[in-house]
Amino acid sequence: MATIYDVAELARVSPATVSRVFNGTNVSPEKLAAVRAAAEKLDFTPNRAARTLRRQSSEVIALVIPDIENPYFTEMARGVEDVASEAGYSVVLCNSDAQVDKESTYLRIAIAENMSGVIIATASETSDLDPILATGRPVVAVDRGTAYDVDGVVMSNRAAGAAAAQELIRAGYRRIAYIGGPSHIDTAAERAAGWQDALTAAGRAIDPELQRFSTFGVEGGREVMAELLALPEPPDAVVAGNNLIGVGAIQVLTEHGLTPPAVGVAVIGSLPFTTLSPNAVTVVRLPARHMGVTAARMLLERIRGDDQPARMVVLRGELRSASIPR
Amino acid sequence: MATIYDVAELARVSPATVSRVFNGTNVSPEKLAAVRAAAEKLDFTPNRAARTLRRQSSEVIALVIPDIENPYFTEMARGVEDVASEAGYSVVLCNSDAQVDKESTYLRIAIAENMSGVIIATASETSDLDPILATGRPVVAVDRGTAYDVDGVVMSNRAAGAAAAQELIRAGYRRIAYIGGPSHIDTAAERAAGWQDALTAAGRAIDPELQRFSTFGVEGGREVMAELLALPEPPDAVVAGNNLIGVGAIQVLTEHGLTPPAVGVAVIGSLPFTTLSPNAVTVVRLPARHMGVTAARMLLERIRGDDQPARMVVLRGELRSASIPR
DNA sequence: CTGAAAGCGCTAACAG
DNA sequence: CTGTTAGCGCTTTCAG
Repeated sequence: MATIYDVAELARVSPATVSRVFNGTNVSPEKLAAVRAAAEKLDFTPNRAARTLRRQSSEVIALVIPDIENPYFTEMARGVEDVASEAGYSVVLCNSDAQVDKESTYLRIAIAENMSGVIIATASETSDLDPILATGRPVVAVDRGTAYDVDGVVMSNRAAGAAAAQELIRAGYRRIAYIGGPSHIDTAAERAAGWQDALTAAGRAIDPELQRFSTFGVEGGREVMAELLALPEPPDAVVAGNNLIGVGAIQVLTEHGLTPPAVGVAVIGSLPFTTLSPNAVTVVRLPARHMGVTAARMLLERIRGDDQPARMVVLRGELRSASIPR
Repeated sequence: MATIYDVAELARVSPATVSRVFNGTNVSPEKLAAVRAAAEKLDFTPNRAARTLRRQSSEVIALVIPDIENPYFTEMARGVEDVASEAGYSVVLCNSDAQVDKESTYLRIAIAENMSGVIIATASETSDLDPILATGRPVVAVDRGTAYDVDGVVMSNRAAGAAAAQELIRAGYRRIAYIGGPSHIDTAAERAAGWQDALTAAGRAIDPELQRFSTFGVEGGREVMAELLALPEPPDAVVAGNNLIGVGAIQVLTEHGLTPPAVGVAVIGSLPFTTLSPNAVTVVRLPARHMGVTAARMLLERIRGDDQPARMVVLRGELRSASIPR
């Protein structure tokens, strides 16, 4: 690969001038043209490794998420990548599997690579952001808030839970259950609270039997749905706390011949590739892509030196009601 | 951040010795211990940007795919990332959107960043790998073959198409249709050929009416499935050429009260989050993860200097038959 | 086995 | 506006 020195020689200028051309500083029109021509001729592209070493910052950001295979994070990742690449930044994909130690390893690498910033959906409340923050690099938290004083993009989980439950009430269902993720995860607890809000507002009693916490996965949804159906007085509708729980619950319902809307289902999160007719299930669409886009934009602002106090953006889910009400 | 010099000073050795410790070269036990202790104390991590500049190669690989939101590529990406991170490599995610120019931009960046290799599902037959190959960096092609002399990991599309059709025949279906992606895409044509193979082998005639090409998307699957159902003599089963077509077809069937297995469905590709019971549909599971894993391993071998002639690995799909035969 | 020293390619003072 | 120069932190000969 050609270097800045090769270009300088061909264009009969100093290496510094070539650098200036590629960094937008003022250079006389003639020299600029000469450098451009020389660079073109040599097919010169600035060596980013050298630039990174010198500038102590690379045009790379890290995206740390639990698992790219969760379509929610897939969609978010796509939003991040679009904004980043548009701005000339590359995105390193880091799957933490919700393990704090994996996460820390990635964060160490981000430092060692001089990456210019990090977007992270933390693995847990014990996630350690101290090392990365100590370097002064900007961090934006997505999906979950953190105890750290960093920018964040989250959604209003309580409102989403309420919207889902409200819609089922509106459709005429009487016994509406809730299946959520682990109760110690605050997004799960918030969504459950929203479900309670809606029931209470509608003058319904909260049957504790109908509020269940599980894991944020398909298996969790399956197990709990089966338990609910085995109840002496089973629910006639259910709010699923996330997309995967929703998938599991619907699978079990289908196996029991209770394909929605025979039993009402409202899912918090999209079902990107559901084989159900799109209208059979109420979905509170989470703005995953928008979340990624917003986080990436905030991060880029920080990278460019924005120094205002940490901001928290709260996005709302968007209700897509089933169009086949009961 | 601490540098190699800080560690050297504290351990009372030369910087070169510190470097040797972190690169596995021979160092006397005492010095090794001293360096380890000093590094620990200073929380030293080697600066990768500096290492990259010096070595002309970074511990980063690029993964260039059309779209991370296609679950097939999502799964593949996960396989790549797992192998790479295990080996200490990071993965840069590059969505080409099947556009050759975006792809080229990413490839340029891979060069400029001194990335050590590239895994690519090419955007088209006109993809230009010359620049990256000219640098001597290894490239592994996935999903699609290329005209270049590089390692490749593909799957046997024809066999997958045949397996899908065979299974429907075995289950007793009589009129088996095929809905594929655009006929000019060779993976789509191959799968259709496999469907024909199976029908012919079973002594069935090929009704041209039942072979349809569309787009590789949910909408395409919906449209064509609706057309097929409107036929005077509709099919009683269908092979879907990829996961998204399968989703669309099943949606339409469900809407018509023909939930599988009332009409037989075999899908080439997984339905990661299907809300159907897992047993209602035959799936030829494509080894997307394995493909990613294999490609990453091959790439790492090349990065480590493996110099044998280019290899092509052909993976087979794995049949998961519906367990509720007709 | 170990240290000294020379860069990898670029940027950013600092003069001019 | 432009050139000179000194590194960024690491690896790797080359001596010893």
